[in-house]
Amino acid sequence: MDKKTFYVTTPIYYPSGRFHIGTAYTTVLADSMKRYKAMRGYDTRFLTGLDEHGQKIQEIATKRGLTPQEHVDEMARDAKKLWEKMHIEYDDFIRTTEPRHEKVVAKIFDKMMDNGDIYLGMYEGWYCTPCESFFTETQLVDGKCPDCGREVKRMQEESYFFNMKKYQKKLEKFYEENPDFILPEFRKNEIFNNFIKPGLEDLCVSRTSFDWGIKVPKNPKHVIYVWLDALTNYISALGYGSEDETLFKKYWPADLQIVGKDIIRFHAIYWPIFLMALNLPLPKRLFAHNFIMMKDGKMSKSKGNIVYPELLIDRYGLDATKYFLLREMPYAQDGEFSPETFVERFNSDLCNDLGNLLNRTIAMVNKYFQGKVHGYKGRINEPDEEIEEFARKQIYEVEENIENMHIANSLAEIWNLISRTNKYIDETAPWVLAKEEQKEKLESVMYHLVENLRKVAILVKPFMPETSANILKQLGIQDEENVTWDSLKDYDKLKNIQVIEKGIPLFLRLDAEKEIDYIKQGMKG
RNA sequence: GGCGACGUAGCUCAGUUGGCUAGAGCAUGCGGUUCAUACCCGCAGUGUCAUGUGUUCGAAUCACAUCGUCGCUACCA
Repeated sequence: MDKKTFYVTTPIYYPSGRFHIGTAYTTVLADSMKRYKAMRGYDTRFLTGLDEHGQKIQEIATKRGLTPQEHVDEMARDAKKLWEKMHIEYDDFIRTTEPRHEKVVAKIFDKMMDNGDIYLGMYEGWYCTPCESFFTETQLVDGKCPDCGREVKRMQEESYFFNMKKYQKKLEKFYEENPDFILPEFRKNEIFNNFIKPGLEDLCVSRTSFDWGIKVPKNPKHVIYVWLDALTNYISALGYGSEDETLFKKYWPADLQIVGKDIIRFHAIYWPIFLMALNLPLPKRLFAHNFIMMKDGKMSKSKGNIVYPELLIDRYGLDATKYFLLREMPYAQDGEFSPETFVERFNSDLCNDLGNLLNRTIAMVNKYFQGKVHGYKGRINEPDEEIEEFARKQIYEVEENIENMHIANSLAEIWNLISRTNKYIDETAPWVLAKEEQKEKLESVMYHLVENLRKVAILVKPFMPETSANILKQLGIQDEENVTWDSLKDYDKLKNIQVIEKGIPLFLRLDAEKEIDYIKQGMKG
């Protein structure tokens, strides 16, 4: 029997500059979801990539004295290098300048023309001659060009348009039938009230003012414009419209499309409509995450407050960085990065709670039982039953939260289990049991500690795979049947455990003042 | 202007269908413990749950209004 499939995508990022922790967050989130679903038995596919066309790329390349292709080639190398550094397990990396993509976009454009979805018309807008760009009424600043502040002229340009109005009803119906297509829920209202309800406007899908893009097949002075080009990546990467559609047939529709809140509109309106026009099924879920903000607002070059992932990864490790990003981004609100909270989370969550729990457990197993735990002894100690039930409940909570994209909460629930386990040590006071030579009870305590840590390691694995492996290795749990997600439901299956002789700290406590200063310096540079 | 969200302990936030004396983490104070990365555990706190009115036996949770903060309001991605 075929496994159920899970297809997750990130946006294709616009390679205009180095990726900061915001882009890293999106990618880490998608990567975590892929890993989670893989552990749950799904046949997964994870797509990311770059959106390499457009006027801005052309400008940036020119400024750098490169051809656009040279520029994006370099950016693609950097992006892949970063994802490699972050152990991002994407299955495919699509670039919109690849022939496999360009061919499909051209084909789709033709098809839409033939079906009457695309027509030739006039695009009207405010044009700034020195900047060579069009602006809408609302983009103007005091009626002047928002970029250079000079006068703008009313101008017309021959353009192809996509007939959105044609699909108005169908889109409305889709949202009525799928009210939870977009998460968080309120984003749907935002889109619905602002755009759909007042009536859709046709979308301009070509430009003649620059040429760094895919040419309109039958009219090559036009370049196919951004969104029709960019959005198509999600299916062109699966081979849609190519001679081999195996992947497309297997994985489409996407199960989860992750986007930043800034590009919801395009994914919530145009993308579904394009798919309708192609007679293809719509994705099952669109998740719009928020932004990582700094104390003084959004990250920007002019503010000099950009945090690049390398700064954190190189000094504090990949898992710690990922943990922070996932833990600090609330479900429906912006998250905030500050050196202070980063160090705080590192020290208190990772070192004190998790790291120390592993360390003290290993130390006790060594001290009392020469590093051995033979097997489950039952619920001998008074808190045993409660802690077993607690673990069971937390597993359920974690699953629920992940399914609903409440990732920060799911981590919080894992940490509740960690805290409860630390408390268990105080309740059972193993050092007293040792003194009183209550071997059975003592062994049961050790078993419960090792078992809970095993569960923690599995729960944490989608988000922090290295840490997970590290915990399991130190505990001496290597057999495959005890590291699967399914094995979380077991409590009594461990046998003949031999932990490492001397625990190796998972995370080394940071000197707060020093590290806060270090990160601050890094942000400036 | 229109639409939408948020405003809960010093700080960051949980509080799915209204119901036990309103929670967690961090920070603060005190106590306990020693297996452990001066860690962990317990206790104590302070809160007019933005403000006002209403619905209800009962509201942080629903309705209306007010104040404050923020987001979206169509072709830069």
